[in-house]
Amino acid sequence: MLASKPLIIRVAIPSPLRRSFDYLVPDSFAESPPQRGCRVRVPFGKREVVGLVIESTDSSDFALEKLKPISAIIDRQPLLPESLFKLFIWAANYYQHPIGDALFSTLPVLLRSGSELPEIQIANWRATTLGKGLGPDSLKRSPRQRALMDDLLAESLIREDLLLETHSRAALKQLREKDLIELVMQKPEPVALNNLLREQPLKLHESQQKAMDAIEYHGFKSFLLDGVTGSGKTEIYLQGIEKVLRYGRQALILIPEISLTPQTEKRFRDRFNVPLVTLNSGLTDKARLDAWARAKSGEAQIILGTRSAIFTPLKDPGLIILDEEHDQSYKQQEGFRYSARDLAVIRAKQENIPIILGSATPSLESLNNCNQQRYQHLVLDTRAGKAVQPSWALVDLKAETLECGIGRSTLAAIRETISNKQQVLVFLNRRGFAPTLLCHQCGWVAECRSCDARLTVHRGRGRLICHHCNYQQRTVHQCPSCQGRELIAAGEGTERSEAWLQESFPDTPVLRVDRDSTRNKGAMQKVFDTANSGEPCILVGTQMLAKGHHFANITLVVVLDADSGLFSADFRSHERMGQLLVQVAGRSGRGSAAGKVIVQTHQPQHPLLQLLINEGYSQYAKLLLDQRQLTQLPPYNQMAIIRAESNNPNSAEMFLRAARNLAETISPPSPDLGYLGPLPALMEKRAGRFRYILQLSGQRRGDLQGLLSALCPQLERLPEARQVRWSIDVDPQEL
DNA sequence: AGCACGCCGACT
DNA sequence: GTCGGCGTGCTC
Repeated sequence: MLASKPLIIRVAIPSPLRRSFDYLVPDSFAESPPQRGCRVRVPFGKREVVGLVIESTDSSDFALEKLKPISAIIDRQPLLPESLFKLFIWAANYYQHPIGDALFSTLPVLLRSGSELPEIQIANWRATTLGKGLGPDSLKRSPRQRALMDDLLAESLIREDLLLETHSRAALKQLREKDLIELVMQKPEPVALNNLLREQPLKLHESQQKAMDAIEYHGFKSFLLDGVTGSGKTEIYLQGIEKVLRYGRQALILIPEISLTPQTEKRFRDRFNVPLVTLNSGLTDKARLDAWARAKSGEAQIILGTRSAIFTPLKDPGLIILDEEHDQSYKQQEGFRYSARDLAVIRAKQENIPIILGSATPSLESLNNCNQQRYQHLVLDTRAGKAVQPSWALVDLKAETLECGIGRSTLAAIRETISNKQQVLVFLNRRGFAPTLLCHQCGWVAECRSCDARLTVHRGRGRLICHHCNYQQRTVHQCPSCQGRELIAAGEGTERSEAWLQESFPDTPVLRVDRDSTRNKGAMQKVFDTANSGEPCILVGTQMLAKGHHFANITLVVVLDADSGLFSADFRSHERMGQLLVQVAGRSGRGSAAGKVIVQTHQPQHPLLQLLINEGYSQYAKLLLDQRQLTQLPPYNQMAIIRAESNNPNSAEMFLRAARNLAETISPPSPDLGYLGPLPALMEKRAGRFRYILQLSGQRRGDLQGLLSALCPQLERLPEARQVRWSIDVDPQEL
């Protein structure tokens, strides 16, 4: 007999190390060795950790005698389907992130710590023999129990979740204690095809129908569903989902982080009679594990979630939908810096299924993909129902008398709208009372000690707060520099606008919506209730208001300050400004009345503003794309940024200098591959750390990828790396 | 990231 | 004398 070769597995370990670790599979496990995608328990340094098997092999680059044996096998079946496993490996390579951390940071915590994957069973209730013999006059003193009992006597078996829609858990418990009913656990069964819908689909208008007809459901294809607010994108999503449900497949729907999931979830639950799970940050560990397992088992047929839901395992995927595809929250901004939008397309390709990206204001990347024939562009050009597109008006702030940032003519327009019994939305992307506190005598301004930023005045709380590091102090009434007592809160925030508007309209409710006002639970709901009552009111708020909420009676939208978006060092700022203005404008005129949008600016002649309001977003985006091509910026080139920060003012910059030297020895600068930096970040000092960036751009994706793959391991070993925290950001959203 | 080792300062 | 500060090194 030949000595058999050792059985070795490569394991991904949750750690920031950019490599996998090899382990021996001892003879005791040799009969059923762990497969790729299964979790194992392994000794790692001085501790024991949970790892995921990447592959089996019979050799190792590591000295064989130093290999340790695994201590236990957790999963007998792979935790991750092969297609999803491949997506992780692709993403870890593409985003230059350690595979172990990529896998484990996106997994439900309970699976990370080694919990068993729960088996999916459906809870049902039925009457016991004792219960069936129950006389009609019994339970007279307990009408709730009687009603529940009657339902159960009418059917042989009823699903618990359906029962709980009309009955209480208490009634169930009480009947069970009397041995009148019993619990029956069953394996999930697919919902009958003739029972998929709870409500009839809406009739599609012509351009919806055209889009609907264009979508193909067999095989991979990307569609960009481009339609203004109210053009009926959701109905297309719903009918697309219906199609794949009829093939017995699952639908994965991604939505941005800020938009309230409950509303979206309700739309889907109202339409479909199939099991649906939601994955968002608000879930408990147990609930998240449960939702994950139900998606994996195929029991859940609709999976709704935010960014990280792109990593949900699916048994039989049929369609991916990603709503508001331009939204920035799809890009993770720390750690594993993936783009759920881009990964969704990769995943659809690997699963060989269609993907629908939807937006009223598509990203330049997606529009470019349409131009390159990579996506099919589906345009919805009519608003559903009677509503018409809002009209725009620019207000020249140079010519206006301003009070608290609101011009006279703007105020008059608000007054008119209110007297017409309609609602107003005032948008200002700055929370707090005023962005600056300054001394009238000596010019001192209140600055954050840890950031290159000014402290924001929060008058309600009597505090000065840094919006970048959350440093807080009590507000001051005397200048610390000259002891003067004339301190001025300069500039406008939502808190001040709210106060001023309330003063100007004492009989009208003024409701503020920003991170401060909605901190306590239920505050947001209160605002919605008031707004949805249709009574005249004024909503004042930040971005939070711009995202997808439905207010039927808003006919005037006011943008207090469009100028901040016009001048910024970030190459995406114009794209974002256009998207934000159009999204805010979309809140108006949703009912039958036409909406109006007033944009206050010091630059009413600015060609970009003019283009946006006169020609619309698609022409605006076209121009921005042309500019990106001329300046060779994404999507016309590939970009990656190495970020570094340190407590010491020089370390980060020195590290990036060393990084650039290394990079240039691997790939010398050329027309195809350029370097910029190290440069200080847009806010050099933040939370007490000094931040720098090194920008790498390449004509071809492959060149840049090759460089990063060669560079990364060397960066880890750089002595300068000791004193800094650094990371690589591929396809950065922010500079 | 953890976790240990190791070598210098102010304490019961 | 030692408790503990965080620099340095290692993890199959």
